[in-house]
Amino acid sequence: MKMSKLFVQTLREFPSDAEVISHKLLVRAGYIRKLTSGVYNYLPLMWRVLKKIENIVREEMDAAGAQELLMPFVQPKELWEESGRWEVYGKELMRLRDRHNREMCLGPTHEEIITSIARDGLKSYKQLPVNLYQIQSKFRDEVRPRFGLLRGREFIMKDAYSFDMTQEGLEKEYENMAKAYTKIFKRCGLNTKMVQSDSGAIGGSVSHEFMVITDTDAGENDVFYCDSCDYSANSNHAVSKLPAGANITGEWTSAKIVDTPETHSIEELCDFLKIPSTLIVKTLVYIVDKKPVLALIRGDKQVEETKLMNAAGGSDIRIATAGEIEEMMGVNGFDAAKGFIGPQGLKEYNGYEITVIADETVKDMKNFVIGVNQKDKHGIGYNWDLDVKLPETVTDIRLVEAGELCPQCGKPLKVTRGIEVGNIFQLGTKYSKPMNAVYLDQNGKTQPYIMGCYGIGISRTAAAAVEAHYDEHGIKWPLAIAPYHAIVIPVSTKDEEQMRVANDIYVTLKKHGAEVVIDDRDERAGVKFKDADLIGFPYQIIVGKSIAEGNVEFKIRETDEKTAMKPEEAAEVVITAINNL
RNA sequence: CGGGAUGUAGCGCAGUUUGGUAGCGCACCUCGCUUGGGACGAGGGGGUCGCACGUUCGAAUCGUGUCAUCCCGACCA
Repeated sequence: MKMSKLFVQTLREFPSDAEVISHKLLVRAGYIRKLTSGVYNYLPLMWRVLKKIENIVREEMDAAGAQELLMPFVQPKELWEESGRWEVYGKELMRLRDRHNREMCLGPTHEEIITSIARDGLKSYKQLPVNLYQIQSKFRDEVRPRFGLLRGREFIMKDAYSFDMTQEGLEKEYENMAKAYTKIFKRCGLNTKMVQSDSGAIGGSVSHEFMVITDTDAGENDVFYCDSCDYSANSNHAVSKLPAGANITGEWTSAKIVDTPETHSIEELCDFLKIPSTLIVKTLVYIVDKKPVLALIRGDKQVEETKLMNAAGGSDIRIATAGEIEEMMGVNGFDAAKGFIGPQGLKEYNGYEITVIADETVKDMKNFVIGVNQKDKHGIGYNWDLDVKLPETVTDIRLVEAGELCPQCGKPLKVTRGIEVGNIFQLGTKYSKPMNAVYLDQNGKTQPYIMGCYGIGISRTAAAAVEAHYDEHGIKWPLAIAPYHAIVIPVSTKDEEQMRVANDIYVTLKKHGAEVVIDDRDERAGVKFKDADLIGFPYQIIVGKSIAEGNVEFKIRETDEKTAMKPEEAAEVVITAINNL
């Protein structure tokens, strides 16, 4: 490809609306252009990168025994009603109507469709197990798209679905996919960590995410991990043991209600009572699917909202507003506000019974401090079941913090940020049962499939690769997913000798299957170098004045290391590298 | 959806306070000159100033409404 004909426009400045480096660089280097919020044009360079990632995914999925197919982007409401997700999925599901006023949606994921395909085509145990996948654009109407390709509304995803007869079969396929994923990301030049995670709206029980560790803002997930063993988990799923020695028994000898004026926060309450926060049972008010939920947790700990939501059996959670809390107090006959809430005596709100869920941290506390739903007062010296009832549900709803102890080996946990580029779920019969997707077993009995699903964000993987490989000059693509392997740069297009040598290298490389660009533009050398670095060609072969000694310069973008060598040698290095991919 | 901000040429921005018919840098076209890290000179093309209504002799500028975009919080590949 001639640079003069390559459809790319590099910019001198970063776009003003970009926040993270992958977004900034992909726009500035001419890979993508925003069409509308969260929706991007993939320009020719970007499309080459995406196709490379897709092909790696394809090769590894096929090698793992999966079969590719393609499902529709537009889906009918009826299937989503069968699975029950038309109601549950929420506003991320982009709903629309056709000319006959039939309700449809844009596919955010394809469990419903694949399940309908399976139940039509997989009637016998003899056909199982099977794993089907596709690579396709998805649409999720995110509340707040951001970070360019990392959180778009339209994005490219590989989604695979497995059908098994038994849980053991599913677990085997799950392992199979985990191995394939590890290979895929490695081939893409990415170091990923496989972490335990919550299974979220897609449902099911066991799930893991593949995280690119970044330690920048682009990593939207906190990952807790242990250096001493293999434990690692997303913060929404991480568990830990607490170091011993926290003071959880107060010195009061009897329970009473005392004045605690203006203590709206745990900190103020600690200061006023001159006690550590570990003696306080904190009560937080949440709304889970419209229902009021009180969360009780030790004063020094934070609630992990996903855990709480799961404990409450909901699919949506938010903290209650100050207004809602006051209203809730009012209808239950109290006059109190945030800071003074406690679990006793609260019956119902908004037509729902109030659920109380306690974190395990409060269970062993004694002579503690707790809100009693009276303004400027708290209960002190309280004990469970003597002064206040221990809630029926006591479970783990706590957000893990770095330094707490690994649940497996007891060593301190560390935290880092990660970009989720893939995930794997054990779905079980979550879709096959409600959608009546069954096969006949050896005994002629109908059985629902045991399903798994496995996703990879293709466009997100590309962006994550940029997050992991860049410098102040631009992108440093891993060779396997770079849009082109190399660029040949004749420093002066007017110099016949330089042009002749450059062309020879270009032709040789192409002949050996290399994807290569020749910068034939009548530009100054600086412009060509800047563009080559920004776009991120892994190899640059610079044909300049050293041609007098018969040499060219060979530059490796990853290290910016430059070596003088014969033109044939330079070509050879590139050819060897791509043959080793 | 709550809080904050911004919409002026493909990109980055000034002009709005004090109303007078739109400008700078980059990019693009032509010519000259230059050719090892985003040169220089001359000339040129491109904008219903987000949109609508209003105030006014006159609106990018003032008012009202509306749409879009971005940032901070709750969801996810």
